Amino acid sequence: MRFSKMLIPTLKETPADAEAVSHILMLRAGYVRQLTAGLYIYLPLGLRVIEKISKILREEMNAIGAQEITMPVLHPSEVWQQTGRWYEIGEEMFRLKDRGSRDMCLGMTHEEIIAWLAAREIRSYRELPQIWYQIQIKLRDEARPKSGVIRTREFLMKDSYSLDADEKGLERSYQLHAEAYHKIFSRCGLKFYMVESDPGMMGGATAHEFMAPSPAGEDEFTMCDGCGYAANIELALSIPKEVEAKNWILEEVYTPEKRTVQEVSDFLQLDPEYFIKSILLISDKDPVLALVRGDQELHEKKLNRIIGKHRQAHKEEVKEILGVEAGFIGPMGHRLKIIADACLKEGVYVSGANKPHYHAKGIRPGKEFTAEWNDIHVVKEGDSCPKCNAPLRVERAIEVGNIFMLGTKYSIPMRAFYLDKNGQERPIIMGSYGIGPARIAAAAIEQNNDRDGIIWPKSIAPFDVELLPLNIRDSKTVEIAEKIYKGLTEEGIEVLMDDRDERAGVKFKDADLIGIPTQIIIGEKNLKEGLIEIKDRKTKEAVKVGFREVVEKILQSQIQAETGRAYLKS
RNA sequence: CGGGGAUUGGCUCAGAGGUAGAGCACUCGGUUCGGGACCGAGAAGUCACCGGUUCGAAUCCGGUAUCCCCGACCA
Repeated sequence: MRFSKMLIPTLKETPADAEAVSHILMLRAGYVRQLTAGLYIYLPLGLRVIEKISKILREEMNAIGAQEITMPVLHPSEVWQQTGRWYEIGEEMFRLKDRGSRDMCLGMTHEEIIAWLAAREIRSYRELPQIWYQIQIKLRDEARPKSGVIRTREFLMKDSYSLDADEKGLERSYQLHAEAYHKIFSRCGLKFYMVESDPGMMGGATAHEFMAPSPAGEDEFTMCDGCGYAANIELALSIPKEVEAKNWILEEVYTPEKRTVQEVSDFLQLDPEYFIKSILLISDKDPVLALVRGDQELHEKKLNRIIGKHRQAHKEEVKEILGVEAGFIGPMGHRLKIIADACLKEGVYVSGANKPHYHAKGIRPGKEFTAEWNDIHVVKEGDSCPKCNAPLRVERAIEVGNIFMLGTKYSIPMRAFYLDKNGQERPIIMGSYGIGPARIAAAAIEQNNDRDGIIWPKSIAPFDVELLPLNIRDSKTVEIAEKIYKGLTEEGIEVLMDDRDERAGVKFKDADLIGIPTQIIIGEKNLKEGLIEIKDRKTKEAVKVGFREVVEKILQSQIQAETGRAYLKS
């Protein structure tokens, strides 16, 4: 392709409302434009990247026997009502009415539609297993679209769904996907981890996410270098560092106006881990007192699984229920249900004395109070691995893919049944698996850039090579450029030729910004000696070669880049 | 949904009661040509919207909308 004929609107300055590196670079390098919050236009370069990624997705999905189909974006409400999600999902679902005032919605995901299809088309165990997938638009009215293309209201998704006769089959399909996903993300040049995740609203018991480490990510996960334990912070378990038990005797200490752990800790000159933080929560049924150690944060989601929906009590409620003002609550002497983090089982602590301006020192859990013990703290860097006790790391990441074992959550309400060998009717066992191509692109940029711009992994770059004839008024330059362009193109190499009548500096800057991995520079000086420069975008290293050897050199490096794949050029 | 910030030419921004500015980009002419050149000339904005205060509002006061950030939420 010729640069002069392509829409590549690069920007010299950083757009005011972009913050994430991938967002800034996608805008500056002319890959995308924002229509409004969470809605993006993909320009020619952007589309090429998405298509490169889609191609890899198709190859790897097809390789595990998945079949591509395509389903509507517009759905009738009935199928969603049948599984109950029409009522469970709130404002995140775009809802509308058709002209006959029939309730419709825009698809956020397609479990319902797959189950609907399966209910009609799958009759016998002989037709199982199946894996169906599509690469198609999803719509979600996100509360807060952010970070450019990372969280949008409309986005492309590769979603696949497995249909199996039994749990064993589901495990096999799940495993196939996990392996395909590893290949996909590796081929896309991402650094990533597969971590345990919360199945959340998808239902089902087992789920994993594929996390590409990046400061622009919205998720945090923890990772053990010792045994490989890796989990989303939403459910990660850990053993907090041990605290030496003091031999305090129970006493009340005067702590005027000191309410937070930090304040009391400073006042008494004791580290926060010697404190018990008491938090009053109001659940649907009863108030509950949650206890975590002073150096920990209460994990809302973990607690959610134990006591269900809840919220923090207001100040007045604390006083009313516990008889003390917030800041001086302690775990002793209450009638209500107490849930404490497991690490509090041992040790001697300080906590509120249930008396204004007093704290109690020398509290021994099990003696001064009893509680239900559970892991309800948020994992911190440096905590120990629950499996092997090695130190845990915590990293921020972009969730680029996820896999869920669903079971029969959708097949039963949708009546997706089959007949087994004995002629008995059984629900199909489902799994669902997603990948966001735009997030792959964003993560690739987040992980591969420098001050000059994007550095694409070869596999998903919009072009293989950018050809830079520096001075297109020089006929020799143009002649050679055209030859190389033709030669490479005939070999199946995708070339972007910067044939604009621009100064060399402008072309260099744009080439670095756009981030095509290899640059071929044709300048008058080198040309006089019959030489052309081949420059690597990442290392900035350049080699000079005779212009007749250029095509061959490029071909060689392309083949090297395909390592591990049976790439044959006929 | 809670909190914070922003909104002035295509882009990045300045201007703080007296009627609109710069740099870049764009158009034309000239000079230049291996890391976002230079000189000259031009075109381009009902200062987000609605209302109020004022002789007079981009500027002060209400309100609304949109965008961004933090948090809650997140198939």
